[in-house]
Amino acid sequence: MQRRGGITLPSPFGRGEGVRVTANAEKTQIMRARLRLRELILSGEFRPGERLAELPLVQRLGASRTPLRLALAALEHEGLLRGLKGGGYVVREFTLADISDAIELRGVLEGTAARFAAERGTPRRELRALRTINDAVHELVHRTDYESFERYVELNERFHADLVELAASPLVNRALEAIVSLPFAGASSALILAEAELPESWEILVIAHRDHQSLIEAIERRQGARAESIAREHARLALANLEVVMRHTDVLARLPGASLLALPRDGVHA
Amino acid sequence: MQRRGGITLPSPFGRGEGVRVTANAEKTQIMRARLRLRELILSGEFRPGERLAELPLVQRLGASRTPLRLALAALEHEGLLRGLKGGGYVVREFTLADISDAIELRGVLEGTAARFAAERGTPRRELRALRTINDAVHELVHRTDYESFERYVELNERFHADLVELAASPLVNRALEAIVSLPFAGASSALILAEAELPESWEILVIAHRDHQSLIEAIERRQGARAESIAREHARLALANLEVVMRHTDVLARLPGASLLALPRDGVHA
DNA sequence: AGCCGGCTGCTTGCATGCAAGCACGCCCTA
DNA sequence: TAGGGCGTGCTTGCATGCAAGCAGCCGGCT
Repeated sequence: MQRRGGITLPSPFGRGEGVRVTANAEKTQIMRARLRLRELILSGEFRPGERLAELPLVQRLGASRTPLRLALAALEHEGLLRGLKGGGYVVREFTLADISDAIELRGVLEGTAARFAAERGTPRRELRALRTINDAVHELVHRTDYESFERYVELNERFHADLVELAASPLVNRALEAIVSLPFAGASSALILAEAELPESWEILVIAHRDHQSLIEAIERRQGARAESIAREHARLALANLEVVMRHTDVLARLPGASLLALPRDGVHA
Repeated sequence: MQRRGGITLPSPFGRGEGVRVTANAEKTQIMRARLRLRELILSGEFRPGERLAELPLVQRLGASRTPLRLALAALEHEGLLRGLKGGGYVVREFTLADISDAIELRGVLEGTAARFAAERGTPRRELRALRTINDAVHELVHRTDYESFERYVELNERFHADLVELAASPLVNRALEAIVSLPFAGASSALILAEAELPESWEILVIAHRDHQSLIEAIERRQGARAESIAREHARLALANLEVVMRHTDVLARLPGASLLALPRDGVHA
């Protein structure tokens, strides 16, 4: 069909190369199929449990079966798909327990990153960079317009990315990437944006900001245990966040990946 | 070349299905290539940094390029290979820092599993099973013959596997699988067996046994923090283990994956 | 009438041919 | 003699054809 440059860019495992996957992507058919397919899945194009046959996808994505298979395999590793023992893949379903575990685990891993940063000592320069980001956030916390929210989300992501960078541990990095790529666990982007419409919980942002401050302080003073527990508790804000959003099914329904959520029949798991 | 049954059996992400990958494997060319290739890499057939071209491997493994590519991709996700941005893969190298991080991270994750088990409550039945394993270990701790060591290793693996099972958290499970598949992080098998020849450190086994006992007790009494910290410290035994083994380069050289180790020029990192 | 067995179409696994990039080296030129 | 440009071969990315399994159905046999 098309002919394009070779050049792969396989995937995760950030060694030195920061590899924000979204950056260099779109080069190979594999990447294209992978990103587009993920988009389709998260947008609710397929029901959880639905089998993804190759041929329909070939037609839909314009790539041939070979790169498509690679993309499917990648998405399985990512955790969005589940492979059947007889061959083929189905869309995974996520329960509230899954998400809650993911968030907790994210806290554990970010906590470890923070602890490493504290224990191993972090150059003043890096800490200043973190503080700069956080100061910028401070300006935004009390604003309620949508643009400020977008900017907040961006800064927040930068903060977290830089934080795990401080741990200087490729493995922690990798484990975290595997977690935050799951539907609601990379809560930063999706959940917080949703809040733009739900001022009832904006105070969470104030708390988050404070957490970040304390975190920097703890790392600076090389208080590893403190840094770890702050980061853990900080992650749990995402859970609180999720609970707020879950009470507004209209907002929830618009979040990417919402369709993969296994909704409890009635009564939200307290 | 050959014709064989289709039937995939893609891979990780233990949902409910315990999927000891080694069990059902060997069915598809992909799996065959993947396992064989991993074996080759760990046995030191390729130097770290060496590029793995497809065609030579095709010849060597007997599978054609298509399944081989899938296998390579899987091994990249596993962390044994690193993808080049221009395409192709190279064998990864592991520094002592990598391994030490991996072990620490394993402790963090097993600690989380133990905490979950404690916090969420674990049926008496499961605890009894754990205790049974550990009692069997008790018999072996003081024996020094090789068979006892093998049996010990097996029981130890069962214990750890059952423990993470108790957490009932697919995500924790998956994260752990990603860690223990790395060369020296799944310390149980390789390192401990090496010790069979290094009685100077057999007392580590005594400590490990005690850790397991305490762990069970903590979970039973629902002491989450205690369980977590025991599991963490327990993992650090593997580090001590590694240090012992590292002092005996002859034993070290026979361990799978030893060739992937980036040896410090001189002076072991204290 | 019910059950079992073979057939048919669909789906995935696998092999291979082809094209594009890239790196190396050679040759030509200044 | 040194430098640069072009060609050639190697390597990967991609597409597609073919075979084997599996499920569902229909027909025949009991």
